[in-house]
Amino acid sequence: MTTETLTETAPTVATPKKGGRRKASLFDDERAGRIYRTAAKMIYEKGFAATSMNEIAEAVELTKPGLYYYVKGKKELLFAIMCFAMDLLDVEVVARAEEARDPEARLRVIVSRHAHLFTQDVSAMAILIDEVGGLSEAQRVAITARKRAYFDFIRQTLEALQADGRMRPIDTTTATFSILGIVMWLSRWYQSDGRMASDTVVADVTEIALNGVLTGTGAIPGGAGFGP
Amino acid sequence: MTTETLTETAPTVATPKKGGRRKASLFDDERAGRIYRTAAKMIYEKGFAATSMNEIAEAVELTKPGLYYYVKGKKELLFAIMCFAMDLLDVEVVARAEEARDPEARLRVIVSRHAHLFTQDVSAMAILIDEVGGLSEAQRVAITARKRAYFDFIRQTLEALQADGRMRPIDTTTATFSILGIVMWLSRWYQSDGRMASDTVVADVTEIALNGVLTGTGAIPGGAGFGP
DNA sequence: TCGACTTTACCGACCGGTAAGTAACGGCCC
DNA sequence: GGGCCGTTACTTACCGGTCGGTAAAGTCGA
Repeated sequence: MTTETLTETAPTVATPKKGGRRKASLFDDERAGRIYRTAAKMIYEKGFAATSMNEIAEAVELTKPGLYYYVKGKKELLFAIMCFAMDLLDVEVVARAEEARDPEARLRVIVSRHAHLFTQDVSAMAILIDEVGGLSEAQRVAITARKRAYFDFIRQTLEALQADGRMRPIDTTTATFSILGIVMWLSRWYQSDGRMASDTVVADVTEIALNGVLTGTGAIPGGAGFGP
Repeated sequence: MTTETLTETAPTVATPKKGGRRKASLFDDERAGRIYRTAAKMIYEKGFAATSMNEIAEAVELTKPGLYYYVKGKKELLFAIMCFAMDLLDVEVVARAEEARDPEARLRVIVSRHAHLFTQDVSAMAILIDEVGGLSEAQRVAITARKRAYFDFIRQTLEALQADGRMRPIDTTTATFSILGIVMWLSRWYQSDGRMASDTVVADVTEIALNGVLTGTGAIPGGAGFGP
C-alpha cells in the first residue's frame, strides 16, 4: 500500500564534496551528527511519539524546516539512529566475540562488551530496544532482522556450550533472552554519573550472566576473556 | 506550578451506589473494567503517546465524551493501570514471598512468582515498566516510590543471603537489577500463545536468576519453593 | 422527575510536513 | 574587478489533520 522508502543499511549523510574526509557514519558529521545525537537523547528521555520535530529542531538551534533540510522525516530519523545502534552492536560486540573460538570465552566477550556498550552509549541503544513501533513496516522488518541475527549469534554460542555439557539443561531460547534481559536492562538503571564505576558493574553483570547459564565447573570469575 | 490531582493509591471507580457488592479494583467493574483492560492492551501494543483517547473510546464502543464519563483524563487512566499493576506485584509476589522466612526460599518465590505474573498479565505490567514518562510529576513520584519499595525488598533479601555467605561477592544493587532485568524482560519476548509452556519458562528463568547470584552450594534446581 | 449515561458539535493547541523565498559563498566568463 | 549563476543552508508562512478535553442537549430506565 504505502510506498515506503528504505535505506537498507545505515544511511550515510548526503555530504556533497565539501571536505575531503569521508565520514563513517552520519553521527560523525558536524551538524547532522549533532542532530542525530541530540535526537537520540531526547527520544530516549521522552519517548519517540512524545518528542516532536519542533522540539528536536529547537534543541539543535534550528527551525523545523531547517531540520528537514537534514532529515527526510521523523521515521527516517528514528531508523537512522537504530541503524547506528545496530552498527555499534556489530562492531563492538559481535566482531570482537567472533575472535574468541571457545564458546565460553565467546559468551564472556559478548556479555562484557554488550554491558560495556550499554553503560556508555545509552540513548541510542535504549531507543533500539523500545521504539520499534515508531518505524514504518519496511524499516521495522529491517531492524527486526538485524536483532534476530544478534539473538541467533548468542543462542548458537549457548548451543555450542550445551553440546559440550558446559551449560545447564535449560532451553537455549529462554537462556538467551535472560542474558539479553540482564544486559539490556542496564540502560534503564545504570547512570554513568552515578556512584558505581562501570568497570565493576560490567564485571558483576558478566559474572551473574555466565554463572546463571553455565554449569558450576567452568565459570570462574574474573579475567578479561579469551586466553593465550 | 501545575495543580495536579493525585489519588495516592489505586483509585477505585466512582461507582455510585448501584449494586451492593464492593469492587476490589476498578478493573473488576463491568464497564470501567473493560475500559481499563483494553486501554492497557492498546497502550502496551502502541505506546502511551501514540494511543489516542479516541481510539480507546472506539475500542470499547463508546464515543470520546462517553469515555470521559468514566475516566478523568488520559494521565489518570495510565496512572490507574500502573497502580493496578503495582497492586498485582504486591499481592502476587511480595505478599507470598514474605511467607518464606529463609532468604533463599524467599528469593526463589520472588523470581518465580514475578516470572509467572509476567508470562500471564503482560500488558499492564509492561506499561508499568515503560510509560512512566506519560505521568504527571506527582503520579510519577508515587509510582517510583512503589517501585523503589519493591526493589528494596529484593535487595534486602540478597543482603541477607550475602550476610550468610550464600551469595557471590557481587554488589547487591547490580545483582537486584540483573534479576529484575531477567524477569522484566519476559514481557518483551514471551508469548503465551507461542510454543513454550509458561511453567518451563518460569522454571528455567528462576534457575538462571538464582544460580546467577548464589554460590554454587545452595542452588539446587527444581522445587516449588519453601520447604517444611 | 431524577440521575445515570450518551450524543453532536466544537475548542485551542499542536502535530508532521511543505512551498517558496533568501542570504552567503564559491567559481566562472568577460 | 564586476556581473552572473548554482549550490548550500537556512527562514517565514502555512497546510490539513489530530490531539486531549468540554459544553450542552438529549435519552432512558427507575
